[in-house]
Amino acid sequence: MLGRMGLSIGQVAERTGLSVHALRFYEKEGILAHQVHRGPGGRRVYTQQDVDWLRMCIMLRMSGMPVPEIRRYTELVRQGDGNELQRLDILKEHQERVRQQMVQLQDCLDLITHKVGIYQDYVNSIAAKAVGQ
Amino acid sequence: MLGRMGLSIGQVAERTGLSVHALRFYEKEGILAHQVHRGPGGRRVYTQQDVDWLRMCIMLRMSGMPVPEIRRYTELVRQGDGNELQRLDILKEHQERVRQQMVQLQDCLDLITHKVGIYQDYVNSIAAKAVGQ
DNA sequence: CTACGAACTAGAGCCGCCTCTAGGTCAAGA
DNA sequence: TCTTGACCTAGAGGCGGCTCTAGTTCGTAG
Repeated sequence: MLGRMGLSIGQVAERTGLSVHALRFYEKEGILAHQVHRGPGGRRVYTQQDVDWLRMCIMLRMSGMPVPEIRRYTELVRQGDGNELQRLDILKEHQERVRQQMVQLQDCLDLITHKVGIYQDYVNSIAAKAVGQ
Repeated sequence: MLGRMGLSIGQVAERTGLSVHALRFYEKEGILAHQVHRGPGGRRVYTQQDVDWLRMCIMLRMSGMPVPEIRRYTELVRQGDGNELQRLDILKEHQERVRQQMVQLQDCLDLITHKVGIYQDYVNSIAAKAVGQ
C-alpha cells in the first residue's frame, strides 16, 4: 500500500494514462526530473511530484516535442538553479512550433470544412430531389 | 519537356514539396485519384489535377489522417458518383478529430505559455538585480 | 563514344515511439 | 502449498511513414 505518499507504477499508469511499459521507457530515456525511489523488492515508488512532472511531459509530447528534447529540458531541471535561460529558450522555441502547428492545422481544417460544406449541399440536394418525386 | 500539360515526377516533387520517393510511395499506396499516365520510357506523366489532388492529400496527412484512410477516401472518389455520403462521413469524422486536436494543442500551448511567463519573470528579475548592483 | 542526369523497379532500411516477451521475484489469499 | 497478480530487467518486435539502395534504361550534351 506504499504509505500515503507513495504510488506504485500501476497507480501512476492509471493516473497519467501512460502504460507501465511507457513509464519504464520514459525513465530509461531520462525523462524523470528526480530519480524514482525504490521500495521493497526493488519496486518503483513514485511521488505526486513525479506524477505532476509526467503530466507536463505528456503535454509536451502531445504537442510534438520529441523525447530527446524533453530529456534535455529534464536534464536542465535536474542540474538545478542557474540555467533558467536555457530552459526558457527550449520552452519558447517549442511554443513557437506549437503556434505554427496550430496555424497549419487551422488551414487544414478550413479546407476540410470547405469540402464538407460542398458535399453536404450536394447530399442535401439529392435528398430533396428524392423527396420531391 | 512533356507538352504543356504534362509534369515529370521531379516537377511534381518541386511543386508539392514531396520527395520523388514519397510520390512513388503514395502511388503504390493507392493515394492517387486517377492512374498516373506513363510517357516514353515508362516515365510518369502527371497532370495539374494530380498536383491539386496531392496537395489535398498533403493537407489530410498534415492534419493526421493516416495513409489507409486517405486510401479509402481516394477509392471512393475513383469509384465515381453515388458514394458522396460515405465521402462526407470520412471528411466529417476527420474534421472532428482535427478540432479535438486543436483543442488539445491549445491546452498544451496554454501550459507552455504559462511556464514561459514564469521563467521570463524569473529571468527578468535576475537581470534586474544584476543591474541594480 | 561517353558520360550525365533523371527517371524506372523491387525491396531493404531507418526513425520515433512505444509495446511486448521471456524469465524471474515477491506477497497475499484460497 | 499453490496460485495469482503486480512488479522487475534486458532486449526484441512492431507500426507508420517515408527514405534509400541497387541495378537499369533513357535522352541529350560535350
